[in-house]
Amino acid sequence: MYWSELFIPTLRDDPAEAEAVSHKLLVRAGYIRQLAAGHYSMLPLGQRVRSKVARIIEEEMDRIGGQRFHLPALHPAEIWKRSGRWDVMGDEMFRLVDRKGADNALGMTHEEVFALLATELFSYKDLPQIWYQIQTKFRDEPRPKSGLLRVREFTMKDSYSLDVDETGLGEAFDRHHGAYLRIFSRLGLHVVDVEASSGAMGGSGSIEFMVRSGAGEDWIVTCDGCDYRSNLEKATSKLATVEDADTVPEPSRFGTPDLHTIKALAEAFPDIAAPDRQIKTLVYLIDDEVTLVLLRGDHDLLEQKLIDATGGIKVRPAQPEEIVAALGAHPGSLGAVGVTGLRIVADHALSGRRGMTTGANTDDWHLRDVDVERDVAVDTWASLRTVRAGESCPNCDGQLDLWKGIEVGHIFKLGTRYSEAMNALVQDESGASLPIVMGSYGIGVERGMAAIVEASHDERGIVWPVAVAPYEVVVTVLRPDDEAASTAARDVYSGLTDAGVEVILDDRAERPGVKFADAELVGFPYRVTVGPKGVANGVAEVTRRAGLETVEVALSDVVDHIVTAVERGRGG
RNA sequence: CGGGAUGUGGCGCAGCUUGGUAGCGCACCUGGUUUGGGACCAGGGGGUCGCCGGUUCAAAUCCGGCCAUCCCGACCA
Repeated sequence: MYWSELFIPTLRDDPAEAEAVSHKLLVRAGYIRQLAAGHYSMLPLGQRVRSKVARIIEEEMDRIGGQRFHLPALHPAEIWKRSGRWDVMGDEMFRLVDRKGADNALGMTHEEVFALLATELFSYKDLPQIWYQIQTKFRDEPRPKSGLLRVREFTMKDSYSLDVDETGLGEAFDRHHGAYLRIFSRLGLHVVDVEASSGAMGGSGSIEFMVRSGAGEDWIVTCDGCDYRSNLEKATSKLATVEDADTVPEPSRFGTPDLHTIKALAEAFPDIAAPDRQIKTLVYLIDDEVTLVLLRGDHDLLEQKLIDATGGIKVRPAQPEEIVAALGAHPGSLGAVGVTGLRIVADHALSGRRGMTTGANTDDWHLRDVDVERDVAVDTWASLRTVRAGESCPNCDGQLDLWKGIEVGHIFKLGTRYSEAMNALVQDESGASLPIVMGSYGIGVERGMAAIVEASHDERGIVWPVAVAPYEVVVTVLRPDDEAASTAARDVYSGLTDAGVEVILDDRAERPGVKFADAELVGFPYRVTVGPKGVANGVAEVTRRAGLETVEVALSDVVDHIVTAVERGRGG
């Protein structure tokens, strides 16, 4: 292709609205344009990268036996009602009413539709199956941001494994795990696979694939001593033990006027109310049920852990009035001692603790000498607290590190929730009907693109890996009006084209500086520079985008030189 | 949804305090000179000043409402 004929609208300035590097560069280099918050048009260069990413995903899915489908994006409400997710998904699902007055939704994921198709599987002999598609998803994100990193409309490769039992699911899960590692490696992404929360998907286990980046929105915990790694939402750590007295008397009240925070109480009563000696009592409404959430005074709740521990769908902190109605006191004087009739969820760090201090459920009064197991009717023990950097690894003596990552993929063991809802059953050897055991696996295509840019750029622009670059090579003619240079450049161009290299000829009537700057901004992996002086000497220059080192190559060898380099790069 | 900010040719911005003629840089068009790191000269085209309403002889500018976008917190590929 000739650059002079293409639509590559590069900009000299960063768009004012962009913050994330990938957002700035993809807009500036002419890959994308925003239509609305969270909706981006893919320009020709963007579309080329997008389809290359999708192609790599497709190849690796096919390699593990995946069969590609294409499902509707618009779904009748009925299937979502059957799975129960019509209500669960809340405002995140785009909903619309058609001319008949029927409710519809734009698909945010496709478990329901695939499970429905799986009702045409009848025998265990039909399993296993891996089904997938690469398709547009719609999610009414409360806050789209950072260009392609978080949007409301995006392309997802979503696959679904169908197995007769948990063992089969485990195998399909592992195969996807391997395929995902290969995909991200081919995309040039260094991913870390971490334990993760399953969130609204449900199921028994999930792994996320994270790319380390300051633009990421997830916190990842890794150990410096072993291979422990986890999303913060799932992470645990070993805590230093706190020495408590062997026995403590019955709890007793003491006045604490105007002491409404952990810190204030600790300062006023340092010997009995150090933060790690207090019980923090939070009040939550979990599916409209008032629930007390107990943590050690110096710990912070991680809400997703509470959701995972309770299976709640609608989870929110209680309003002050609701708290007073439930406990008879205001925040700052709350506690769980003697409370009956309310669900109590407590963090493991409180287990076995004695001599604790907590609110007395009377304003301005606290209780001391609390023995958690003796005095509090805990219904559920769970890991609820937020792990902090520097704490000890749960599996070894190492220290935990905390960093931000971009979630580029997520795989879930779903189980039978959707197959049961859709009545997707198969008969086993004995003739008994069993629900198909499902897994679900997702990769965000455009987010993957953005993650590559986040991870691979310099001050001049994008540095694409060969495997996903919109074109592999740009041939830059320094003087298109010089016949010798122009002819030599066209020869290189057609030689590369004939050799199957994706090449673009920068034949624009621009000065060299403009062409170099654009080539580097756009990020072609290789540049062949052809100018009158070089041509007179029978040479061109080859510049690798990563590192920008330049070598002089005889014109007669340029095609071979590039073909070798590009072929090495294509494998990822 | 809570908090903060912004909306002026395609992009980046000034003008608004103190109402009256909409301006600069880049990009674009024409001609010329230039040509190995975002050239120069001359001429030129393009703007409902986010939208609606109000105040006023007169509104980009003042007032009210709405909308949109971005950033920070609660959600996710």
